[in-house]
Amino acid sequence: MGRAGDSVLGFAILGLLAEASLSGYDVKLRMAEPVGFFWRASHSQIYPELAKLEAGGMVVHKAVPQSGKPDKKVYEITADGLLAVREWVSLPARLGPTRDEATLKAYLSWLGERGEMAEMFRELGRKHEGQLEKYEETERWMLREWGEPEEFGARRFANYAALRRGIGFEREYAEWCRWVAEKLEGR
Amino acid sequence: MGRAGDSVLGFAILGLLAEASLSGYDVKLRMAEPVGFFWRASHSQIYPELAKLEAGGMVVHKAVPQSGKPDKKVYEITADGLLAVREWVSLPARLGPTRDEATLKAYLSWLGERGEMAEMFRELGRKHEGQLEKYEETERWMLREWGEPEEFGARRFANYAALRRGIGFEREYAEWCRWVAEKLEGR
DNA sequence: GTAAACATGTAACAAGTTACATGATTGC
DNA sequence: GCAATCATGTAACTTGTTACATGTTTAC
Repeated sequence: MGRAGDSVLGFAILGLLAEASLSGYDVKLRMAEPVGFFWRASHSQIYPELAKLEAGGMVVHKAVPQSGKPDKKVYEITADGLLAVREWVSLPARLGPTRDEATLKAYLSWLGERGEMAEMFRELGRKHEGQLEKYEETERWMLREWGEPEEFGARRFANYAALRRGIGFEREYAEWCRWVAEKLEGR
Repeated sequence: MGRAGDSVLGFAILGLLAEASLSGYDVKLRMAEPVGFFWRASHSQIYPELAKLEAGGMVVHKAVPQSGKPDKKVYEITADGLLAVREWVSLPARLGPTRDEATLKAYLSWLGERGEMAEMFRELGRKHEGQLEKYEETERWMLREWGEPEEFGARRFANYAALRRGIGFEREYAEWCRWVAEKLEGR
């Protein structure tokens, strides 16, 4: 208990560093865009976590001077760190501690004004649909560039698998929102 | 900012108290079973939250002596509290801060041993399928007891809407798990 | 006798968010 | 001149988890 790289965030970072050495800022960027879709973290969590990982011997860093810009700290995963992620990744995933504000609002929808509630769910549905469209665009790109999913290597498949989850999630969510809105509107 | 009943948990509790006055223990029970499916909270969060809500004038309590058992504190929602939930419920729901360990593991699946990863996703899929079956059983009960969803009153519909979300979520999740496992097994 | 349910709390800790803090460079 | 990007941190606060703490009654 309390070991470095014990937290999910720690493993997420180790996973990124298993592919390439990165500065804290680079980690931040990756945590924003692809990883952030399923595990969000801001730089104020990332920098301390990198320090913790280093204290635990999971990563090491070297300062890289840059012309003009401040020095970069480039983090590299250690053998221990690589072993730790490799073990962690196939361990049973804990089921997310289900917390969904919109479902709670649906459950309490009888307290609100029907029309207002319907509009809220319509709008929420539009947001999820928008995200779905972005994911689907990415999927089309992958299939175009990488070919058949069956032929993907392990790395590309891993990418694609996460995307498929995003697509399924957003599609289901958007549909549910539309259904709730429709019912609330009394059709 | 920092007003009582500001947190989602506070509103969840107010929502429960809008239907009936309850003791902290009763709130705990409801937070475990129906509400816990989409907003989990343990008693160590609930008791202090009730105190905060009371300090903010959202609820009041009276001690109810019981034969043998220790006194109950029965909480009742105030006019202010009711107004606050009613307003909150149709306000835009924040999108959950997407954190899903299993999707992260899928994204990092290239780091693990194929067979082990596949088994992990199989097992996870079984868990979600199990939950799905429970929800579907509940749905059958509702339809049997309450008739057509179109005829539900606002309260019953609210219940049903949350359940529909659970069903959609678990079904999609289970399907995705099976798909990931299958692909990892190399079929 | 013993475990589960009833009943209510606090303490210590971990995780996550928002704001504070600084400073250079690049593109408009 | 001004915003965005690069680059790294800390502080204050909120949320959530796990463990500690206590005591009765009821059903097996």
